[in-house]
Amino acid sequence: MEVQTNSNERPSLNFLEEIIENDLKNGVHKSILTRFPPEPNGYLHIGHAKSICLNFGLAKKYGGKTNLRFDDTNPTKEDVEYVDSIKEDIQWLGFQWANEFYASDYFEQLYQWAVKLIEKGLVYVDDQTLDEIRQNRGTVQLPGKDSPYRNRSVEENLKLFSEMREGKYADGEKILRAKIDMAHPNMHMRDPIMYRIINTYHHRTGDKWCIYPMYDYAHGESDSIENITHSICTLEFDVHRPLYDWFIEKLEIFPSHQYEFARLNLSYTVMSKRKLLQLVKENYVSGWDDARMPTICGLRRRGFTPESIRNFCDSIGVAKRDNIIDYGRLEFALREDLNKRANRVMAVLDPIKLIIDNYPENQTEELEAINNPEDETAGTRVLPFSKELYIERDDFMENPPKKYFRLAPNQEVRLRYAYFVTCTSVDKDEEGNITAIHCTYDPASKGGNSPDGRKVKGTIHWVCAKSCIDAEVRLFDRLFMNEIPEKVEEGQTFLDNLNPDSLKIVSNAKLEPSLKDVKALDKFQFERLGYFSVDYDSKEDNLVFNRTCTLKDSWTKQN
RNA sequence: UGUCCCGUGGUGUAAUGGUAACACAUAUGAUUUUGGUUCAUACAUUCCAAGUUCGAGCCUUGGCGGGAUAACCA
Repeated sequence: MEVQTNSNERPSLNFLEEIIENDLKNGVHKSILTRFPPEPNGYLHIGHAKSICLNFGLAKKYGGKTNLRFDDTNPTKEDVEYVDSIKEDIQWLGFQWANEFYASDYFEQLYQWAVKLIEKGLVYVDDQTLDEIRQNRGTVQLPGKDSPYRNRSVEENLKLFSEMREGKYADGEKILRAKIDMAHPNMHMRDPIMYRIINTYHHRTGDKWCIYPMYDYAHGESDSIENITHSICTLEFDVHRPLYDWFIEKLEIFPSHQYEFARLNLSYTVMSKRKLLQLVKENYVSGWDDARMPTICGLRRRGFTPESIRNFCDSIGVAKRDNIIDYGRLEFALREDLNKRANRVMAVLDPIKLIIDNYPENQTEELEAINNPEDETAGTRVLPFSKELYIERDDFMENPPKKYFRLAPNQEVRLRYAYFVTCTSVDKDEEGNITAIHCTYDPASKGGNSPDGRKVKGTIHWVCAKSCIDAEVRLFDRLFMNEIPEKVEEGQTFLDNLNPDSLKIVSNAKLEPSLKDVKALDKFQFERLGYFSVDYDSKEDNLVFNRTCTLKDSWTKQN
């Protein structure tokens, strides 16, 4: 039977790709320019990664470029600390911007344009207090009231605005507003504020300015200055679009266009910068790069690769409907990547001694192990083996259930890459706790196969007691217990949903000796346990591994 | 309650008027020196109603449901 293939089939495009392809086809633009516009007031998180992959990805796909532009219009909240981390994270993700810009680069131009709008009679200086402005804005159902200062003369507005810039007024004393419509059904069109007075040092412009443009006036105009063709942002800016267009139209400048997509929500995690900041400030986590944080630096420390994050972002799609992506989706992307790339090693997290009674007392053997069965070029390594080993405590059961394939009295298993062993007895202390397991081995099964062709159901990992090395291993679980952490009972906050067991520290893990010289961020698969990455805290004499995620486990799941 | 956006398997995304596809998850089975990987199979008539049409997930109207929006934040 022939497989039906239709080479003329239209590739499935997301709505942004469709818009771009149409613009290109119809000659609206010859090439495209996007931008990633973070405010330097926090660290980037996985939600930003979606936006980064989108903006840089779209530009790359259609042969365009992407600018990095810091939206630094509010000096009271922003800091260079954040600028540096943002740049580092974008590059780590694998993207390079065409230009590094700042909204503050455009303050003079923005000011001149504001003057132009005043001259056109479209903008005025308002003396109302913050409260009055709020009052007079009306509500979603009730129209607002015009400011008593709304009809000042152009000359007076010009003079006042100039004085605002010169620093004649205190914070809040005067603001500049666009004169649109105080009864507009869209609240953002009710004479929106363009400039406010903030007498604060700015991390880039210093004390040069004491008036700062608001987002609505700065963002679209910055897009226009840079000739951004497609200004892509999240859904909540949809209601700002009429204003975005209004300024550009009145200013008669390059017509950038704004398009909105649904932000990423990940189950069991919070994404708002405010909440993440709170977790850091109130010490619920150790910092922005705590391995349980959904920040880029947190995911990096946890052991995620840039490739896995990019693949994740590409796989979740882009649309306009609200969504909650299953956290497992991120883990899938990680496993898919690391399965092909991470070398396998053996590590025992909860060690119990296994003594091979019929193995020669002082003998040591070297056994060959495959580094990565998914990648032949990864080669092999040598594992030391001797009479006393450590195995995982839960790889032994005295009274096993029916389908338990691991070690149990009189049950034979394979020690990976080593021998078949059969459990003969256990040692116990006075309380009845098992202190060691005894077994015998079959010398003919060296390497893990018996010449008589006999099969064993289970294969377990181990390390040699004499030559293994110690390590600390940090086991992470989801930070929150609920799929939607902010969904809480009356009187509770998302903090009430914090998972008290999100971090478990194993201090006496035993690793095979090949792991002696690892560096921070090195990644491995600990066979049968999961993917692990070396933490920044790791030192030569005190290794620290982070569990990035477990392997899929169809055994514990059904038990 | 005004305005705007959005409703397709458990979760995401596709189907661009021609009879619901892909991925994740889940379940079962096969293979396996990782209870991993890989492979196979199963799992929705598209929020509701009416209309247009030979034909509607897609177009129209009306409901219903979810979200955004009333910072001198972005």
